[in-house]
Amino acid sequence: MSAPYAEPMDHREDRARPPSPPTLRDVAERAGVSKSLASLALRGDPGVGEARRASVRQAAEDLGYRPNRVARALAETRSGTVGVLLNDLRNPWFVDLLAGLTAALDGGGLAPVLADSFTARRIGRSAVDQLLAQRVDAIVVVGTTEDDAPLREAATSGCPVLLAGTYEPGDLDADVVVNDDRHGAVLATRHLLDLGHRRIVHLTGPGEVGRLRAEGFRATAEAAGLPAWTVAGGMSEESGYAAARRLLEDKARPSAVFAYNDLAAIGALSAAHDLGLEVPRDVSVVGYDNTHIAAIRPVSLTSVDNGTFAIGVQSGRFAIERISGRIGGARVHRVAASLEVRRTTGPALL
Amino acid sequence: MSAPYAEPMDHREDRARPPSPPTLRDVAERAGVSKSLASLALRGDPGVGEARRASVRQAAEDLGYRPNRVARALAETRSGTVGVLLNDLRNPWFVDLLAGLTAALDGGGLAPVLADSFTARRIGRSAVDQLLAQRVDAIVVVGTTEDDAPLREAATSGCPVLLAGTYEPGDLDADVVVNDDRHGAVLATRHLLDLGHRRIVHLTGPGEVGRLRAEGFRATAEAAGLPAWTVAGGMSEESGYAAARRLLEDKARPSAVFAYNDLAAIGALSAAHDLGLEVPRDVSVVGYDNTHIAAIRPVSLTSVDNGTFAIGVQSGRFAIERISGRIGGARVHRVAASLEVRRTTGPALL
DNA sequence: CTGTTAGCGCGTTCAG
DNA sequence: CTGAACGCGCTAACAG
Repeated sequence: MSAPYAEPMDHREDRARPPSPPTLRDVAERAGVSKSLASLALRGDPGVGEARRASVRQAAEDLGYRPNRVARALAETRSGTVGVLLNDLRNPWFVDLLAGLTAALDGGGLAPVLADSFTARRIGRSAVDQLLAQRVDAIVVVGTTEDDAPLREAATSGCPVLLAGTYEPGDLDADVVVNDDRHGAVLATRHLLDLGHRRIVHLTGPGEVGRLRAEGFRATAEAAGLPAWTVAGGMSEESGYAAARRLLEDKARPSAVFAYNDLAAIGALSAAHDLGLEVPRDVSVVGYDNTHIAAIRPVSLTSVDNGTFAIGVQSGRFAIERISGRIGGARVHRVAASLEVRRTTGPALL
Repeated sequence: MSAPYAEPMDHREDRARPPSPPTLRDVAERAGVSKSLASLALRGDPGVGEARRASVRQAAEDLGYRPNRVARALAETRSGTVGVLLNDLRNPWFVDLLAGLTAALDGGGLAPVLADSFTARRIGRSAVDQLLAQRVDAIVVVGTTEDDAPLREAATSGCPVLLAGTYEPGDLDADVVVNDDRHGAVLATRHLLDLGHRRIVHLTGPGEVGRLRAEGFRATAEAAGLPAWTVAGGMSEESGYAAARRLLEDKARPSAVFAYNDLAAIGALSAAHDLGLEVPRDVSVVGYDNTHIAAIRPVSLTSVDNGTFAIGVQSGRFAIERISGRIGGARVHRVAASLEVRRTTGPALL
């Protein structure tokens, strides 16, 4: 057994292929200090001499040391992660919001962990359970979710819960960050009224958010002497398509459709197209969320901008506060809504 | 030094609000058994009596016990997670692939952990580093990435790397799962030729995948006696827009554009629209990936279907094999490509 | 400033 | 079948 070379190094590296990653102890030994000092030095503790620090840093560098986050999480009993509960990654609104959320979390040394309940549902255990098992330090619920019970459980078990773009579940003192849904709907409805539309239908969506948007629509329509015509339209492209199709097939079809969100609005566009109706000549369509899909030129959907990025950022800030301090709970932060007019809305033909 | 021993009861539960989640020991105590038995019982070890098992299960239920995954990961020196490296969540292809991947991973008791290098880049540390620090058991690279060096490091440090929809980096014995890019491009090009197009341009994209698609295009075009007209078009909507805009502004503009992917194709659609060109009358456009955005009716993009879901599934399977067994490495699995014809392609006017 | 000692919560021996 | 003991890699509380 002639060793290829008599390497006088520690026996971690002379092993065959699977070299277990270097640990803090390896670094400490190589630098000739104790583990705790190595830890302090690497984490920038002010009470460590420059010389020591440099040699520890060097040793870490040489060994290609990476602090093991799972060990750290166990020791700190906090993982430095926050769970983000989405319910469908295909909804671009979630993705847009995530950008703002991640940016804010990063400022607090936190990293997002994604979980879409759509995926988790197949698996049996709820997405919330998965997150809790991972010991996330907080959970941000993005948009409407069905995962009610587990969430309630999480909140009472001490895990801070933040609501972004939704009010549900309402009975767990969570901070909520939303846009002014009622006013957003007012803007959309006024826009259609200004274009001369008199037969406007609103495709309603779920939750308090859906209720507020419907309320804004109803108030504005009725103030203009119109009936508050609403039909359930869901929050997906498919459901929006189905609802719009039924409406547009009818003799007495609406001249304008204001949908709960962009996805449903796109479904409505599809329905119009399939029925040979031209947008906006035969029917105008307005969405909500102003996602990047709405901005795609072949779509060019007029949509209410709800400050998606800002909502993400504020949710992240709230999360940081709840995790570090003990501030917060049941706050409501409302972001302004505005209307982005594109090419799916036009004057009513009468 | 008055010892805090004075507490007569288990000082876990009599504390105020923030009750630390129950541990395995709590469960064991409540069920009147040892920790090890509790562990075995909960994990379904066959050598545990039914009565015992039931009482342990019951105790766990009562306490709302959730096994702490970070503790488990630390003890097992494997986390049960695989890192998924995306580079832009806004690209719907990634999201579609993720569905297949998650499904497959779930079969092996693994869960995906998402990391988009787009987000990570701002943060400084590369996304790969983040994943490695989390001790993911494998990394699946989805699509082209710039994170070359860290990936190479990861691979040589013993973390299995899988490539889904890309060949890069090529020198780390990773399994790769792709579609037949060359043939996909042939299908797209033939389709345009069959429609009578003679001035076809291909917007090329990055990497070996981009090269293969370009090669398929070139071969097919030249076989038809056409020049192999190619222009760099990138992989984003913006870059596709810019490239297409320059081309379409020109007097001698192409009658058909075959883009590297759907996003770039959508950019091309936008450019055409902005220039007052009608699709497909004035110019035909073909994408690649057949994402759900392509299927949106107002878009209705003709696109090459590359079996996104299947690629995800196969990547997941490979990952499981690499993690559990020691099989694998440098395998190539190729999925068939097909063409989905929609409404952005039509006959050439001549 | 440093080093030593305990755990964090769980899996896994290994004796009883 | 049981229960005690150890270790995963790290942080935190103490002593020196």
